[in-house]
Amino acid sequence: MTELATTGTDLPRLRELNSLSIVRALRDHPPSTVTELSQRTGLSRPAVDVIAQGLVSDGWATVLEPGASSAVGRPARRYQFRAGAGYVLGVDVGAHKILALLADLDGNIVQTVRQSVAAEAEPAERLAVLDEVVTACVAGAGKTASDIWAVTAAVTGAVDASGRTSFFTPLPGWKSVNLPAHLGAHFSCPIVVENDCKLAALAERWKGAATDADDIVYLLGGMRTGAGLIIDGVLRRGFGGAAGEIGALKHVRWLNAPEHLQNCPGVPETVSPDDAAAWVFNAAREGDRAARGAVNRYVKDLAVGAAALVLTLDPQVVVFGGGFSRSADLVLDPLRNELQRLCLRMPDVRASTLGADSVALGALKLSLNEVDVRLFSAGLSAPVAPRRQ
Amino acid sequence: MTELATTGTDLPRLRELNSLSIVRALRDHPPSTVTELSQRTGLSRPAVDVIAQGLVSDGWATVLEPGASSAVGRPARRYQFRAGAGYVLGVDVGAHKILALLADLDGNIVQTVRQSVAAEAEPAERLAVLDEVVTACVAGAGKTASDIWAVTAAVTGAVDASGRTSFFTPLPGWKSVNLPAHLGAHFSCPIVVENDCKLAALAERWKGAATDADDIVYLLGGMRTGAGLIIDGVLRRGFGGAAGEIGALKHVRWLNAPEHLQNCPGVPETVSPDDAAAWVFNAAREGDRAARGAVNRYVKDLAVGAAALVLTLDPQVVVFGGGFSRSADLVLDPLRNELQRLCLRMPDVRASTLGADSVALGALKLSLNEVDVRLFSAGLSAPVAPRRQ
DNA sequence: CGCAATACGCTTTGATCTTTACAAAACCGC
DNA sequence: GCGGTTTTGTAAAGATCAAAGCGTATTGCG
Repeated sequence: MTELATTGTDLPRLRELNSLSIVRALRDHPPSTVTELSQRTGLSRPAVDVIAQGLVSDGWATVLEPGASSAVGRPARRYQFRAGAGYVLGVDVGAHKILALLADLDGNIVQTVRQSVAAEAEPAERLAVLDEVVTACVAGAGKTASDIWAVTAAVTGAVDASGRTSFFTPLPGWKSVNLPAHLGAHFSCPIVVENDCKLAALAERWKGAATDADDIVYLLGGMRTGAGLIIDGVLRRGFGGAAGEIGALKHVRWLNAPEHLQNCPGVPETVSPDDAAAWVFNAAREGDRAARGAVNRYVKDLAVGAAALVLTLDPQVVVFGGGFSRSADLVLDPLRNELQRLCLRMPDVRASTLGADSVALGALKLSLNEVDVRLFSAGLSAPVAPRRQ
Repeated sequence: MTELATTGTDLPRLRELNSLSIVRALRDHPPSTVTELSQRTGLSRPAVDVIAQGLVSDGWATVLEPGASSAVGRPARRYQFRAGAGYVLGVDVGAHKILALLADLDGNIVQTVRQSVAAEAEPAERLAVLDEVVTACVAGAGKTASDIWAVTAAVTGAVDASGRTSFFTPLPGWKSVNLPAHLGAHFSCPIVVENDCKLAALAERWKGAATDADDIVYLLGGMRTGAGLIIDGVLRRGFGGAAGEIGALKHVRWLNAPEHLQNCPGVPETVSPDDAAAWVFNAAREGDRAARGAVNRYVKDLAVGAAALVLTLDPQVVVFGGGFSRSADLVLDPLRNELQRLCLRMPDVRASTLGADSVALGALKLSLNEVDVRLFSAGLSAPVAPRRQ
């Protein structure tokens, strides 16, 4: 049974509930008149009026005095959610780069800071770059740490409940890093660390290829292969944070799938190992037989794991993302064919519409979700950054 | 974002919310005094008093006048949820038998009717037996169809949104059966049809081996192999109702796994094919080498699919159920060893504690859930059977 | 300039919960 | 048996909140 509000509701709580419903009605909408809000919430106009004024005086909303009106009648005051009341951070701690995004409570991105880092960099160096990027991002927007309401960091590898990657991570020495503690020294707000594939999945549902779906399997296709799962509209982590790690099963040949591309015969010596896959995709697009074969072998291995995910979860959509999604034109059709052969019910197979920023975008979205959860469970007293615990 | 109450709350709705929280506080508890309810809900004693009296006059609760009291002070009136206000049905439409359970709103089973049916029976015959069993179950408890608030039927095979098993089912001719329509002729309440593995999983979480877990992979081990998934405490069906059908993947050798047992050398001619597996388990328990080998090969095949599910979902618990769960003593340890070898994070592996009735029990639970959803979303006006749509 | 339409803001009314107070019913010690 | 204690039941008063109604302000149009 779902643990719904088993607690009783008194009058102040009623006011709070109605204030929250006004906030909800205010968000994701253009500035609204009291009458519009009244219709949207079902509350009476006077009730909306006093609540809206309370929201303004508490700092949750701003009021736009009427300017030139288009309709007849007295022009209405318009209320607007004050998205600038707080800000959230999303950071992608990648192997080659660190990317931080700062957004207001509406999710509008106001600052982007990116810095590259060596793949083989030690944790101390990577953390130093992370600090630089984060402080530059916050300061660059003219904000301070106290303006930040939630921080989410994306890392590779399964993230456990304590925010560490104890099982596995390709970043050198990263297993011993306590990222929540490190970031906690800079921020007093809630800090979340999550797996990069999962966050990319979240991003695709937010503003990517699967905004219409509640059941999504996201495939990260790149030099690493991974997956993120959204079930019934919620990102699923599993009991220990290791959901989606189907690649660990040897029968599913995800670990070595990219090698078909990297070791494809015919790649010139001048092409670096990191760029080999891109070269092979290009060659395949131009009809090179060896390259086409390599792509097909890659897709065939990818499809076994994808089929296992699809058969387990029966999703509406499979999104193909990651570095190889730039070559989705070559991957999607053979992937569809393989899935058709292997699965019971065929899902929609789509290419990611977000670029390499999808992970940081997903981190941003998780921060926004964190704020939402706090807001709509703890209630709104005054708009200040929530503190941990 | 979760679609929470975007709608405003007026005073009557407030009373309804508080009535619901009293109902919640009343259920899953022994008869309670007003003071206890007041503490449990946070509402004041007078408020609880008037609400409780309202619930009694509406038929949702009954009042127990004070008898002999043990404590000091004036003995309190006790209120009790009226579980007999409505009843729900859970029916297992199996290959060999049809089993119907009738329970009150607290889940207390008040009637059980079972009847065997030939595995090769045509749909018409199976439906006739189903009707007999269901009417006998309802009439046997002295109830009528209008007392039934929800009906859930369990069938084998993936169930789509319309309640049919269009993909696949081992029951002969069953694909063309429209079970919701058939049952809808007898009942006006909501009717749900669901896959048997999924319902068995629900039962294990309700009163079985995994009452403590929210993330469960249930394995049905028998002449057929199947799975049911509970994620974050909710039974997951997938977008098309085909979640958990990992057995369809050829790399996962679930389809033929039981054959290791059935075709084990050394089974006497006198043992019927249906009983071969039981014979092999017994022989293995007594040290027969061939039998032990067959069991090990069975577990090895079972474990590949189980590992795919575990790696995908990272559950807290794996429950081994189905006909073979009587021999769980032979299966669990080798299954653990294989999973340990194949998985990242090892889940708890447990044997089902429910017998062959688990599917019907799960169907009952889904009916109760259906009632709960209606109750706590539509609200409580008067206790009468909900109508479809 | 007057009229109509719309929005604003105030007042009244009704519903609900909480607090406070007091009577009723059991038990305990003397 | 009787008063004291404790807990329950109930009634009255106070507070909070939303709904309904109505007068006022502002704008556009003829």
